[in-house]
Amino acid sequence: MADDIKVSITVIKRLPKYHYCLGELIREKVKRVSSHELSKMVGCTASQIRQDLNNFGEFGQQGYGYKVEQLYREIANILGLNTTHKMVIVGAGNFGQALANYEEFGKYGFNVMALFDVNPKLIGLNIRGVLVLNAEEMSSYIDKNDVEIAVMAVPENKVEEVLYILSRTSIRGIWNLTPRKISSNNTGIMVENVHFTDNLFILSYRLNEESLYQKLSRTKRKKVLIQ
Amino acid sequence: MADDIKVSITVIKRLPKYHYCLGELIREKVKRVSSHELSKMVGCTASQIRQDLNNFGEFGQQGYGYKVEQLYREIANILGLNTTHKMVIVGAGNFGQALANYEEFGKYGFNVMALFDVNPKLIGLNIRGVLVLNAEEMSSYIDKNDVEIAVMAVPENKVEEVLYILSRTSIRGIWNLTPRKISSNNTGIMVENVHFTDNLFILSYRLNEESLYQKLSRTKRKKVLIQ
DNA sequence: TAGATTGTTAATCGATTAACAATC
DNA sequence: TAGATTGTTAATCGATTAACAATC
Repeated sequence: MADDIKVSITVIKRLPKYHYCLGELIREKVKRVSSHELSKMVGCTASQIRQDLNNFGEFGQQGYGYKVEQLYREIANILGLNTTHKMVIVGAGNFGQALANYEEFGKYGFNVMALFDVNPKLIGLNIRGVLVLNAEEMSSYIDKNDVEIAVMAVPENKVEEVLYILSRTSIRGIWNLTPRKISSNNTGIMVENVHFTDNLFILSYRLNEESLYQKLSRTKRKKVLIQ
Repeated sequence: MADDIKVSITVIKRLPKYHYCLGELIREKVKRVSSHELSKMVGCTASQIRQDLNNFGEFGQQGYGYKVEQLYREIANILGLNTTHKMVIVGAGNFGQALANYEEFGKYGFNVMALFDVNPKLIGLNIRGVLVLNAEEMSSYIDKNDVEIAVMAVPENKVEEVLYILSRTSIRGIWNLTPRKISSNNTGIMVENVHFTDNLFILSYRLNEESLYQKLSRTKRKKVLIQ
């Protein structure tokens, strides 16, 4: 049965955008919103929003629209933001520490329990009440505390090693912020690879676009005219 | 003419993945690759790779495949990674500092020139040879040095203010790492909004998926059976 | 009730895959 | 040459948009 209604990843990826915009509306104390209004905020069509939402249920009212707070909660619920997720950060370098300081996590139920590192200088450090623990304790800590998500923030060359350790714990998902891609093949762990620079490359592409097309048109014009 | 060959964003977003995999192949000293082999690495079809690449040119050889290094350079060129991009980081807090330490930027031609902050305790700090300067000097520094890209790493409530300042400088693109979305509407500046947590939400969705579908099927089963 | 807006079906559009002639 | 693999066209598939009856 579950398969019958499996929703496409294209749709899922839009949910955080809806969630964000609804959050903005709440901040602005707006109580109701139509698919049309929301679509202008998000930058898509009203049709698309209605189609997307109807994958999961009927959240609106004809002639009225959607109640902002209710829809916000519904989407949060779909994204699993209604429960707390226990999370650890592996690697307490610059990135790891910056993440431990990141306020948004708590807001959405991601509870940073601890950081782990091998560097003795970092072990014992207290970042906003979150401790840096010895990497050797990681396995046992995770299992003892039923930690669900691990944030990968170690140097590239440690990724394999850490992955191996994590694969034998209760960890269910890895949020990989290192440049090295992790495939979720064998481990059964869900992986989200962020690949930080991808986005910057797209920006670079856009900045470069015009001059690129001028160069391309020289070689490609031929074809364009022929067809 | 440029419009005739404008390539869809769906294609563009795949280019960094190709670029990454080709980078891996170079590391492994592989000299040639077929669309089929590359497709297995990337996780798509060979057809798609050939279609994507042919938007930009004919980079392969029939019966042979693609020269890894050449294709890597071609894609880098499309993404604008062949030139150096002058970049500043706005905000020298945890995030800004972590970014200044991030080695990948230099590798792909993104040259971090300086950080900017209002906090006197941070001004003057030297991070890997990159200085934290007074935010008041930002405008003039950017214009004087022809800085192209600004990384937005300030607290949420400073985004508007910084955006206003940047919009009157030579900055052409903003890489926005704050949770607050920036629309590129009026300024003429290209913006890439990263929205850090989106990815984490997708991971959370996946972890939550099964139990969600079980709940959904109760309400949705009706419809599925009816149709 | 009349006006508005949903949920949902049908039509369109674009993106992906399959297939194959061209050619190295 | 024979085998392999591209570049490219044609077929398929899925996602988006349009339209409208249902209904608040």
